[in-house]
Amino acid sequence: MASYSIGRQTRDLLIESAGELAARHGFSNVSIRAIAERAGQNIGCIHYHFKSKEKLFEAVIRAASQVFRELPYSKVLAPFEAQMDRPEVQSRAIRALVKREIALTFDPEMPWWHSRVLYQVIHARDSLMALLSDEIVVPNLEFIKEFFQRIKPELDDDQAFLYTMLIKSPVIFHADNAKSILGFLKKKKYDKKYLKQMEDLIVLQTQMVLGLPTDN
Amino acid sequence: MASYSIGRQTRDLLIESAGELAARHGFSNVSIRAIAERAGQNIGCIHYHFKSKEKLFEAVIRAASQVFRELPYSKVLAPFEAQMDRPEVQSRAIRALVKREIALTFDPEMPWWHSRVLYQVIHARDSLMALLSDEIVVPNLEFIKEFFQRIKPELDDDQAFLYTMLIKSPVIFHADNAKSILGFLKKKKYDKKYLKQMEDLIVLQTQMVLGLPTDN
DNA sequence: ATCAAATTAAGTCAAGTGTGTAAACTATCT
DNA sequence: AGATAGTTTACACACTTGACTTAATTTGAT
Repeated sequence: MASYSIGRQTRDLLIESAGELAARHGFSNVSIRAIAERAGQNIGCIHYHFKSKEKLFEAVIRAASQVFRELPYSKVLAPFEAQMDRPEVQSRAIRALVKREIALTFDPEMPWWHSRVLYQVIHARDSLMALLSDEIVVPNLEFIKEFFQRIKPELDDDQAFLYTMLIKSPVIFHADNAKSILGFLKKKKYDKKYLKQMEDLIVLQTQMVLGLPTDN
Repeated sequence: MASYSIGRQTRDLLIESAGELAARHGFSNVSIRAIAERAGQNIGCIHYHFKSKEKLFEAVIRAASQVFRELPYSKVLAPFEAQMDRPEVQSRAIRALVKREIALTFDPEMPWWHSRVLYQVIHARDSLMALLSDEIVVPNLEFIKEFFQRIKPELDDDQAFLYTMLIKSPVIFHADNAKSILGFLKKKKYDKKYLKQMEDLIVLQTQMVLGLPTDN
């Protein structure tokens, strides 16, 4: 029972074009004209598939946030939960967190615009943010906050959040300003070695400041 | 030699209005009409003072980057240079760097839009970026890279840059996503205590990972 | 052949764009 | 007070852009 598969294809094509353009220029700077042109599709086509520009952007965000939906922090730490009271396990858990952060953000298999689009939404904090906030951002941040507080019970909420940001922000910053940074580093892309250095440094810092054994 | 002072006042007013709007909505989303309206000035007034929209934005960026121009890393570290070979001095130098970063970014005396505008320029990397890059960004990054390499000579350029980013990115991230973060933390603004915690944590991490004595 | 799904071209209408200019107004100096 | 240079106003110009609609056409499975 074959069905119309072309429709799905152009739909995905439109989402991808919209995502790339939004990542580069920001949602509010992208017109459906430009999206259609980039996709080699017609303007009306967009309205056929998505009804409105807003709905198209919602689809873009859903696509970009899928991996984060599939791999929340809770899932990353699940294998360690049983022995989480042991410092060595806590150390390895931290490395797993950092690995996940870097992998999801810089995975070359992933369309490059995914992370950029998400950070833009977080940054702008407009109506589209609600899509992410309740489902992804808040639960993840709550979970990781409690993780740090289990390791170091004297941490208040602010401090636990700071620990999280010390892990996340270098990664986000590298993704968000890739062009400028790569230009300064005279690189074409973040190579494996560089990403590994980033991971090691973030992990090492976090482990040390928490008084955990360093695992590398 | 008294001179016309009103002109200067409205000029500054226009820069401020343009800066606030650009910080909120992005340069490309701000029209001179909106700027004039916000300033309670006339549209033509902008062209009298700045000739063009582009030139106005250049003035905005110059205003926003002035403090960074006035206080480059080299100046912050100057007091320590004489004894920079001593680890305790290196430790204190790092704290000075972090203090400077946080102070310039979150100083309540400063117009709130300064940092936001600058990060937007860096992010977008358009023609306006050249204004900052050559004069501020590159020299500062070069300088601090060498600072880290003096402390730990085995660091290659990439690693030294990573150390810098581990200091800068949490601060930048907090500034750039202030609305979302404050919303999550249920705060109105980053209070002194929170900023101090941020400082201590960044300093401590950096000192530890460099094998320096912790100063607090 | 049929019919719905998918796509296209052309166009609507409203809102907004940056820029230029001529006239009016103000502060300063002689 | 008058001249001059600096400053502000109001408005017109020519043009682009926006999201969205409509009606016609092509495509693909049955």
